[in-house]
Amino acid sequence: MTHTPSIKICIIEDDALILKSLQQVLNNAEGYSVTGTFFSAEAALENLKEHHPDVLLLDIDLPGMSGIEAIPKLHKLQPELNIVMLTVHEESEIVFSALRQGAVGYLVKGSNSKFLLQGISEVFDGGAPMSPSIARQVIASFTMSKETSLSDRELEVLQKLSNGTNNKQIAEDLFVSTNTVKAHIKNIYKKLHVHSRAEAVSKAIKKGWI
Amino acid sequence: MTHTPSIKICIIEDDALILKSLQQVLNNAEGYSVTGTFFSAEAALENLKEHHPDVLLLDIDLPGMSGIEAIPKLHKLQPELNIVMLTVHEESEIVFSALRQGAVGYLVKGSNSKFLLQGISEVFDGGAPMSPSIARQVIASFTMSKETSLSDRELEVLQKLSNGTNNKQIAEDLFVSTNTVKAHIKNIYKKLHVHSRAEAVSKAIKKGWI
DNA sequence: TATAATATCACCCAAACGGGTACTATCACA
DNA sequence: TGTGATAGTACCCGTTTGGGTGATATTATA
Repeated sequence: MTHTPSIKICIIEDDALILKSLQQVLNNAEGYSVTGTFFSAEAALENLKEHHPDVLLLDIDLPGMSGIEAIPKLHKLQPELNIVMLTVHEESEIVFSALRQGAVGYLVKGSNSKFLLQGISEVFDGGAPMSPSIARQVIASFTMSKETSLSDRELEVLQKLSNGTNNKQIAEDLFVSTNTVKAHIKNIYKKLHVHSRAEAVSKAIKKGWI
Repeated sequence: MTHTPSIKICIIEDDALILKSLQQVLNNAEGYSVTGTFFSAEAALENLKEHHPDVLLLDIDLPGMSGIEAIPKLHKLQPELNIVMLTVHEESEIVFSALRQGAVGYLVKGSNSKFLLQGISEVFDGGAPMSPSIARQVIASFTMSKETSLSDRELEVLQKLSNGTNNKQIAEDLFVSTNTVKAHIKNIYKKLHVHSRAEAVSKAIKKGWI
């Protein structure tokens, strides 16, 4: 019997050899226990809740529903579940979209077992295991681009637009006339090639300007 | 003389003792060389280009312009510069906004020199050094939350709103009357507690719904 | 079975918006 | 010196929007 409660792990992996190997490593290590294994996302979605895992290792390349597609469905089933992707090679675009779907990290299959255990512990402790290059891409995507053709005043107005502020209120906030506000908005529309507040706000947020 | 070119490092740090210590560690290590040091962001902005650093270590708490404010200005000066923040304690909100401004990682002052050198190398090699808890927060912020109280139809309408589509066009796209579209929009407003298209779009995008 | 949520449609009205034109004034840059 | 970008102001006009109230049908869930 273990002294500290083990991290309960489920694994979705269609390759029986890899699954076996993962299972062996995890069950032989102190503090980790595999409570369930599945060969497909479909199977996991049906029975996962019975195994109440802390961490789920999820293969990306699965027959039927892909690992990435499965993420939102698994989260719906068990919202607080920490999903860690398993990949063969570290292809950034795929890993990236997995993270976007809600995975908290990923592990490369075949890396040594120390890495595996460390990664799982990191996830359990609230971390997010990933390689340096993926980490950088994540940071970059979340950074604001700042390359805008808008003037400071226009950005200020745009910010107000995103709060749903109307022209009259913006005018009061900026101590100018509503006509001035309208003029700024018209210029914003010209620069962004849009024709409404909603579209301007959408574009600006997606570009990270506001 | 060194055999491989050293990583050129500049440091902005107002505390002379810490600066000295950093400088010593880096200059004594193989493959790292400090090419410039500054006591303030203002000083760095004037002279940084002469030292063409690969990596810049930037203190967050600086007299005058803060390290975070300095990031965009430094990037304007040298767009490809890798900026790494130096912090005393790891306060997530501050680190977080530094990353948002364009820093690629951070190092905790006083952690052992192995960590420092490793972090700098990681940055130089395209990585992003940060602690597990910050990594998780970054991942989380960039993940779509998907927890929405909106119906599928309402999300569909919201998507159209973000494109700047007007009610008439939305009605045509969805094969319903403009009255129906208006009804959906009213319901969206009620659920999101907003009063305009722009505000609804802003909220939805920031929550990752569209 | 009843109640809530969703989706559909209708009418009204005041307020807000988008687009057009036109006029200053400042500041930087060529 | 003048040309462009930014900021501020003004007026007009037709269209769109937001908010109100009310109604029907379907589906899901308690």
